[in-house]
Formats: sequence, C-alpha cells, structure tokens
Amino acid sequence: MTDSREFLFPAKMLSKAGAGERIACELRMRIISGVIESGAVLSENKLATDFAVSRSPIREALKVLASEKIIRLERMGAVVVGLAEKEIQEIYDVRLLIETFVFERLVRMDTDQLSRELSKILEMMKIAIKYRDADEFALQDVLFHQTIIGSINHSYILMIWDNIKPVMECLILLSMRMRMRKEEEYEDFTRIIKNHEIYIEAIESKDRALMIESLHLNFDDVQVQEKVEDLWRSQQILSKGAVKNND
Amino acid sequence: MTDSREFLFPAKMLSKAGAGERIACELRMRIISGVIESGAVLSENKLATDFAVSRSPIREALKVLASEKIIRLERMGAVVVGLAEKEIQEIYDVRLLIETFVFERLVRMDTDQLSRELSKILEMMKIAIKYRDADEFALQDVLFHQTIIGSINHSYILMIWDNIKPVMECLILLSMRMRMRKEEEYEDFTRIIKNHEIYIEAIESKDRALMIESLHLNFDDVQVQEKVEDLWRSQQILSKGAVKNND
DNA sequence: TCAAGTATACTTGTATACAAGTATTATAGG
DNA sequence: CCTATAATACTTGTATACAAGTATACTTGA
Repeated sequence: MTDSREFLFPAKMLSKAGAGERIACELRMRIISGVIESGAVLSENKLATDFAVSRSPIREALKVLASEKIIRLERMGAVVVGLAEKEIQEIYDVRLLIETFVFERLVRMDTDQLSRELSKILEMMKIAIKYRDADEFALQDVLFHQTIIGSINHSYILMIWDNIKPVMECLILLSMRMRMRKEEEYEDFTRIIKNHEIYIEAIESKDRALMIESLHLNFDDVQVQEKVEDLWRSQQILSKGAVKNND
Repeated sequence: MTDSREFLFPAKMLSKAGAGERIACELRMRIISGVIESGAVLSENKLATDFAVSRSPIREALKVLASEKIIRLERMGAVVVGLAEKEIQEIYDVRLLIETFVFERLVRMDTDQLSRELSKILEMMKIAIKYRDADEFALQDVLFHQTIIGSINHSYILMIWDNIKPVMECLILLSMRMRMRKEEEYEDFTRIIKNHEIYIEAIESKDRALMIESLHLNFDDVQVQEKVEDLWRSQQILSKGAVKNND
C-alpha cells in the first residue's frame, strides 16, 4: 500500500477542514492523478485504517466523491471510476455551459466590482508564476472562475459549480505542477494570463463576441488536449508505486 | 411538533431506500411544501428523536439537502433556505440549460429506442391521469425527462440532473396533487400530455425548432408561474399546523 | 440596574459497537 | 474432478458513546 503519510493535496488549503473533507480531497487527488487506478475497489474499513481515522469521515468522503462521479458506490465497496479523456471533456462541457450562461447575465449587470476583483486575482496569479508556485497558481485560477460564476447570485448555477469545482481544482493543480517543472513551457503561463486578461476585458466591455472568444481560448480542444496529456504524464510519474487493488 | 407519523413523500417510492434517503425525501417535501418554514433551524438531535433514528442517517440526509441548496449547514444547526420564486426560476434555468444541451446531442444520435421508451412513459402518464394518481403522474413526468437526459450518456450532465431531480420531483409532486383535487384544471393535464407529445415528435424528427418550441411550452413563464402558485396554495393548506421553529 | 464572568446545556465531529447481509472459500458428497 | 452446501470473513447501515467547542443563561459583583 502507498504510504498515507505523503499527501498529494496541498495542506495549506485544508487549514480549517475536517477529517472528512481532508480525506475527500486527498482521495480525489490520488484518483485523478492515477495513483489509485480506475477499477480499484475501495473499502471503508481499509481506508479507515490507512488514514488512521474511523469510518465516519471516510463514509462522508466517499459520499462526496460519489456525487462527483469519480467513484461509484455499490453494494460491496466503492469502485473507482476516475477520469478518462471522455470525462475531462464532459467536465469542460459543463463549465462552458455554465460560464456561457453566466455571461448572458453579466452583460445586464454592473461589473465594476467584479472586474476589480478579477484584476486582483490576476495579479496574484502573476506572482504565483514568478515564484513558481504551481499550487497557488492553480488555486487562484480556480478562484478566478468561481468569482465570475458567483457574481450573478444564482444558487443553482453555483450548485453546479460546487460539484465540478473540486475535480477542476485537482485537474488544474496536477496540470500546473507538471508544467512548472519544465522551463520551455513557461510561455504556457503567459498565454493563460493573456487569456484571462481578455476574459476581464470582455466582461468590462460587455462584448459578447469577445466573451465567446476568450471562452474558447480557455476551453479550446488544444488546451483540453494538453490537460489530458499533462494528466497522462502525471499519472506515468506518480503511478510508479501505484496500487493495483487492495493488496 | 408536527406528528412524524404522517409522511408527505410517497412511501412506494422508497421501497429499497435506507433510512437516510427516506428522511432526506421526507424533509425535502416538508421544506418545499412549507410545512417546515424557511429560516427554521434544524438540530440533528431533535430530528433524530423526531424520526426515531440515530444521528447517522440524519447527518446523511442533511448533507444531501445542503448539496441541493435547500438548507445551509452552519456552525450550530442547519438553517432552512427553502424555495422562493427566485429559486424555482433558477431550477428551471438549469433544467432548460441542460435539456437544450442534451437536444444538441440528440440530433446526432439514433433516437428510435429513446422515442419508444418515451412513448411508453407517456402512456403511463395517461393512465395515471385516468385514475387520478397524482404521485404516479409526477413520478412518470420526472422519469420522462430523466430518460431523455440519460440517453446521451454524459456523466456530468447526469450529475447536474441528479442534483436538481429530487427538488423537481417534490415540486411536481406537490403541484400535481393540488391540481388533481380540482375538476376544472383537468385540461392542464391534457395540455401537459400534449406538450410531451410534441417533445417526442421533436426528438423523432430531429427538428431543432420544434425542440425549442416544446421546451418553451414546458418551461414557459406561465407554467412556472402556475407551479409557484400551486406551491403557494399548497403551503397555505399544509402550513395550518406548521412549525415555526423548534418548539 | 447593569456588567462581567462562569456554569450549563446544547451543538457538531469523530470513534466505536452492533446487526444484517453478501461474496468467498472450504469442505463434503457424488 | 466437479458440484453443492455450509462456514467464514468481510461488507455496509445504523446506533451509541465520547470529546471539543459554542451559545445561553444565570450568578456574582459593583
């Protein structure tokens, strides 16, 4: 069994989280990164002993992961579904869907406050790049989109975001960690920053066409494809000592 | 305290459900119907004694309801949010969003199997009307849309549906129960059937324009407004002996 | 009468215990 | 050697127990 003492999920983001949430985040990372392979069967008891907690927080975590569709709760054990290319594309479908919806609302709103907030986050992202802090960069990237989505005060759009956010977070986290390692992909980050700047500009000018363009800059097949590749490479690296099943 | 022995949620739909799910469904009905008023604070211990179960299934139920945004989990107690007109409109926003998305996929698929399934469900709905079985009608109505959404095999669109489905179910359940009581609203049901027939026709002919039309027939402001009114009347009736708070 | 501090009763989060059910394995019989 | 049955070990779901923290209310002092 992989040593439970080394965690993939950044600890700093779990400061005031309970055991259940903590374990959900860690399991999510392990599943999405491929450390826990698709098809594996997780047992509450085994996880409880591995994480050195009782079954209560484990059950909580499994419920969360099941609602995110990355595991499937069955009679005996939770089977890992994981993220293949299909699932990643599907998540981006949903993201595109809701951000388009949000845009339509935004054009009828006062977006001054929002664009200021977004600019602040963008500055943070630049700093994160400067100091090669992949985790911080990913965190701010997620926050950027969450800020946009949250700005229209739509509880059920926010509900959708709540459901895909954790998975997005993991994806971006892993992707950024991979890219930060390599010097030659530095331009990737400047491109991402550029895309986000266009995004803000679109919101400020309420230019629907520009909005669509910036959306597609962010979600293009290319980019998704890159994410998939990043993920694959990440899995290659991490799964050196991966668990096939419950040993 | 309202007697816990009389349940709002149809028992037949909970045949193989655990205590947690059962309680979630019942609480959801009570909240949406207004028996439990918005702003009320629910305590795990109190609910546990009221439902005569332990806190484990209660906790499970509350987590579910929180993910549906009809309650808000806070430090001390779960505060009831409920559904005002705004929230109902928002749920329909989401439903419109995903069904539109599904349609775009459907036009590129073989929909023979699907349209046969839908026809079957429609027949069931007619029978339900004939025998004035509001619960059965509501159940089939929900199943109708779930069948469409599920047909494109998109896990994350299905995830969204999973989240709004229970609330939709309650809304339709309450709305139909109200309408079944009154003879003069009988034409409502024939109109709903008609709408669903158009829906099927649109899918069969893959006529995008007709799809949109049938969508709007189902989700028109009028209809939503009626739903809200139904809900309001339902609340008026049910809340005769409603709980204001924890007594 | 009012303020401050303490005591109490209630809250959630986690751990443990128990019961009912299911897959697996081993054993007995053909 | 293969099949059927029974025993076993593991699974989840629920109940209970305990610990840490928070709001309320009361008491004590001025």
